[in-house]
Amino acid sequence: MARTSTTHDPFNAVAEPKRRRILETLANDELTVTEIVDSLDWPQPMVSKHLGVLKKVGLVEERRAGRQRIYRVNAERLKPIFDWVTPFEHYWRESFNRLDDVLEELQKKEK
Amino acid sequence: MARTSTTHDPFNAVAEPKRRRILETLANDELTVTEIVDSLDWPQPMVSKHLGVLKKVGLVEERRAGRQRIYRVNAERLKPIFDWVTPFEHYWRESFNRLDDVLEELQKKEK
DNA sequence: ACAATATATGCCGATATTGGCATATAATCA
DNA sequence: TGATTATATGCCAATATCGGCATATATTGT
Repeated sequence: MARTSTTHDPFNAVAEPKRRRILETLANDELTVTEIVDSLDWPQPMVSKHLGVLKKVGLVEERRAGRQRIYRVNAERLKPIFDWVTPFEHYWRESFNRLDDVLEELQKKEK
Repeated sequence: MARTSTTHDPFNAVAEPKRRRILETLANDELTVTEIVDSLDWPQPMVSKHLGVLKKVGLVEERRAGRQRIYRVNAERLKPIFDWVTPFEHYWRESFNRLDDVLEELQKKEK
């Protein structure tokens, strides 16, 4: 057998750097395919294909306006990733705090 | 050309559900390969291979003890994922808050 | 030295993925 | 209707991935 899961869930969709880049580009405004192409300077079919994956996963939504398609990010679909990674946050946050404590202590001693 | 990036960065490593599962298993304790195998009930080579990927990416670290290898999670390597996804958090959180506001308002009116 | 335990590796087959190019489809305009 | 613009699709080649099985390596114990 081969790979179990494919590009059909948010984790996989976002594993591809170019798709992350597209989502970043869409974070503020909704944009036309051509606007994304111009902004990123990638071949149009490449952008369309990645948008297709993102749409299938639900990370972007598409609105039609004449012959244009306007894409916007659907950030709620990123929540599973946020929810998965957040429980690990305390690991680096704690060590950060510990470092802060050490630094604080050093400053006190200097005085 | 083919796929650009492989299983050499945290995003890709974590895109595979089985690897997420391993990281969850290691979240609390450091564990032996055999302990992971027993806990997940997966074939041992499968576990070792996924651990290999996680180790290459730096998401786990390995300590030797006799003929055993004890793995522990290195959660700081998850920080890039956290940092990437966090800026999108306000999207779903805002709508949540808006809902809260509405509910709060409704309760006030009831009084 | 030999057996047993713990773990990693190598090879294979099946398949998914990505980029590139050409082309199809759809919508607007002259 | 025919041309032009906007976007999606199809096909191909190259390659990476995953699981499964057998096997190698390393360490310990007898």
